[in-house]
Amino acid sequence: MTRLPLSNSPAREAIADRLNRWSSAPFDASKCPVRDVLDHLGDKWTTLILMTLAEQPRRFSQVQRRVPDISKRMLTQTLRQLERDGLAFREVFPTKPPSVEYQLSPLGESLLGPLSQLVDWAEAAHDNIRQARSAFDASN
Amino acid sequence: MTRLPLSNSPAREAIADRLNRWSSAPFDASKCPVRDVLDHLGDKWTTLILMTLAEQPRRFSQVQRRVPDISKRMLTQTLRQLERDGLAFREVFPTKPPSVEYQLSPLGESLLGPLSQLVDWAEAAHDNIRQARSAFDASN
DNA sequence: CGGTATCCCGAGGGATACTG
DNA sequence: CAGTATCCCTCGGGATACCG
Repeated sequence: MTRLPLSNSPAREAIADRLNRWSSAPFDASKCPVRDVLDHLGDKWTTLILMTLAEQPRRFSQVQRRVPDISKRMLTQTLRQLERDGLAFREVFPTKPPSVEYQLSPLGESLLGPLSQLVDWAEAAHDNIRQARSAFDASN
Repeated sequence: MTRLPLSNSPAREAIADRLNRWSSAPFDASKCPVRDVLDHLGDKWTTLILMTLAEQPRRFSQVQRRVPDISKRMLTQTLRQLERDGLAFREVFPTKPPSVEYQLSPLGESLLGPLSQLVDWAEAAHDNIRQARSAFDASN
């Protein structure tokens, strides 16, 4: 059977090029940005925390109030990740009791553009995806 | 102390608006596209599989050869997710033995743009992040 | 070839209690 | 206020073997 030629969108080519580039070298996980960088975005709370810090710099408990379901444990852990990756700054004020403020770094802000695009897509595609799931589950 | 005003980039505002919109309703996980849609992108293999299918339609074992580390089990599972979400089509050809081809749906292709942006960012930010990690770990 | 079916382990992450 | 310290349990995902 004959097959329709692929639409050659720029995005498709960009993606394909990148995969080729990665594959040309023997695959080294430590060299793969997707694994090394984007994995954290898949963590349960990272994106939400990034979004709250995108609104404005916030103190620990302010973030927690903005994302009510998170535990202190996971909030600390997620913020530490962001700080370690240089996406957010942590500043301690010597008040009593101490207050700590978190804010996005320039690098963290530079992520907001791409992230916003992806979230836009997620919202736009949400209905389609839910319908597709229903149809798939119905036909088992 | 006084604090610098925030740069009000479009992305920042878009992100902040969206978070506000989500928060206005009592948070319903089933209504949250980030949780419902983007979670799968955080799965270990989803993005890589999407990229291989972005190159061209492929048969099961072709995908596996392109992503050598994946097991048949996880490949099946990931492809099923994509199919269920309507991001990819699965077509069975009645050859002997049977051959099955997967290709991105239009919806799946529409994800390539945003995804490409994010991967661009990941590659561009990779060095910065690695340096930030080293510095953070050094100062313990 | 293109999958399922099991078994199993380690990490992600929740609950709770304690601390400087 | 802003965390640590434990305990515990689910579940993502690897290894292996089998099937139409």
